[in-house]
Amino acid sequence: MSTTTIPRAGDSAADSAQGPILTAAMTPSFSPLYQQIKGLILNGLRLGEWKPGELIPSETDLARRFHVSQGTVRKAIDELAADNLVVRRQGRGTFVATHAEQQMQFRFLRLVPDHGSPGSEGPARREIIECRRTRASAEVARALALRSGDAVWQVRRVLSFAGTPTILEDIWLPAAPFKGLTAERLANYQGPMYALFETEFNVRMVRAEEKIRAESAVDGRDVLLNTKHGAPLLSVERIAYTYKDQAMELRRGYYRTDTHHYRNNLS
Amino acid sequence: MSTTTIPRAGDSAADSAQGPILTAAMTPSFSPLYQQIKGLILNGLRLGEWKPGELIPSETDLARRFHVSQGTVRKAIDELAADNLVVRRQGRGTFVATHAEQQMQFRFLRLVPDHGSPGSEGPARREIIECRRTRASAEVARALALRSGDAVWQVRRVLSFAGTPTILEDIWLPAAPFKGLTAERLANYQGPMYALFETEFNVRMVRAEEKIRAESAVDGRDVLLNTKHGAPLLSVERIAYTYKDQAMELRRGYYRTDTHHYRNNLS
DNA sequence: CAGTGGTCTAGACCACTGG
DNA sequence: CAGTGGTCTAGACCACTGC
Repeated sequence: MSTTTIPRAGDSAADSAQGPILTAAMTPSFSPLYQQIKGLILNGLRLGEWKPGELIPSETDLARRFHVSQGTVRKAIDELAADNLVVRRQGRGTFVATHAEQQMQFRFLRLVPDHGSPGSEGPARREIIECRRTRASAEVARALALRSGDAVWQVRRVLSFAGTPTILEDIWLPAAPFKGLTAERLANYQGPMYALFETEFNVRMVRAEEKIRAESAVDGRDVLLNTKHGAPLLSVERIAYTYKDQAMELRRGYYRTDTHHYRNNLS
Repeated sequence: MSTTTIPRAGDSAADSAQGPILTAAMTPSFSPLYQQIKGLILNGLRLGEWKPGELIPSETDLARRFHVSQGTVRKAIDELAADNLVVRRQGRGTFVATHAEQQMQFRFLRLVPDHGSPGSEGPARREIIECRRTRASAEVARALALRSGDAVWQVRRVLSFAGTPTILEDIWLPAAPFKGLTAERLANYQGPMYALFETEFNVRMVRAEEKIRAESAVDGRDVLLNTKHGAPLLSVERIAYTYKDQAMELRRGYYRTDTHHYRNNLS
């Protein structure tokens, strides 16, 4: 590394022997060193250098690699862990977070039974109603940052808890990254859909935005969820994003809330 | 400080001259030093040593007071800041968080307009419908950790955005901490109700749990919210907690979601 | 036992704020 | 300008894991 180092805060002894590997070209705008390290590790995650569930290099390794102190790498990884992108395990190492872990099963599904804890009803039954290739409407295109008419997958499924159909979901996915998706692959997979996305399509959902409304069960949703016509349903519109903050899924969920509720903790 | 110091992780030079002020009697079970410091600062907040909006001592002051390094105090404050109990401002100091700040206005109100950002419709109109002293039902008592029949306040209010009644709330508060509450004081106060609780009753809400359901507008809620009878409403049941993790408020909100939605970010 | 993350300290310097 | 939080380093030792 022979180029000049970028301007940064709190530098003291770092430049004395050999500057950090970071250059102005790589990170055009000013930011603290640990933020840049975070960005570099994030790149590794984005590019699949370390896949979900895998071990990333130790803090000392990364410190050597980037020519910074362990404390700086530590602060970078602290933030990645706070963002749930990575999981620390004392004595073992730092792992790329995955939706396949039991711990993460209910991170994106906030509907819980009124009595009992998440999962206490046993595993949900997942039934694929439909999986077809179609063209993005203006609305779907806007949500997924596509153009109207671009190819998308449309999936419809029903989740049942304790034998009762409780959630109806319509899901739209851009066709390209999910090449080869079929109803069979969806139906045969045990576990969360996002875990399948990770292992089969190398798509890792890291965050999502939900808009929640109260609506009436119409348009056949009453039939699929076995409710009265016009019964109140919780409408949950989700846009899920990958590492690159790229929208990769639009999902419209309809939840029965007569025996379950959507939980949210404010702080 | 003549008593022995508690066992803790990673001690090296701290005990050499004079041990930290922490003793086994003060903190019976093992925990890292910075967690204990966090607990001590938390005590100060609980006991009102520093009130919402006020400046707490600098990191170096606290380090001297507790006989630990600044880095340890720093990590303690980092966690308090992550919990939104405290706000750091570079060059100025660390302040006790308050609901009166503009920044915190929408931390607990998650209903936002479909078009535009939170607050873009101008300030909400707050109308107190009712404020009466009554006795806790079994359900209210359970939520607030009281006994059935204990005295509670019951408040009912309507929030309107852009002239449209949008939120109806029924609120239950334990009578003792809110001695002297009246409809007038509630009505005359400009700003969030939780800000009034801070300044008038020394009650600071720090977190809350919400259970969200879809229901039908009945029991006069259709009238107060100017909707059709039986129209879908978002039901939001909240229990709010103070510093001591003590439940201090039960609130049942009914939100119209035809022009607004409840937003939630998952990560 | 070696290697990992976790804690703690000490000291240096930077960025920002207000008087 | 002094004082605050923010960054970075270096080194020590602890707690935990797996071989």
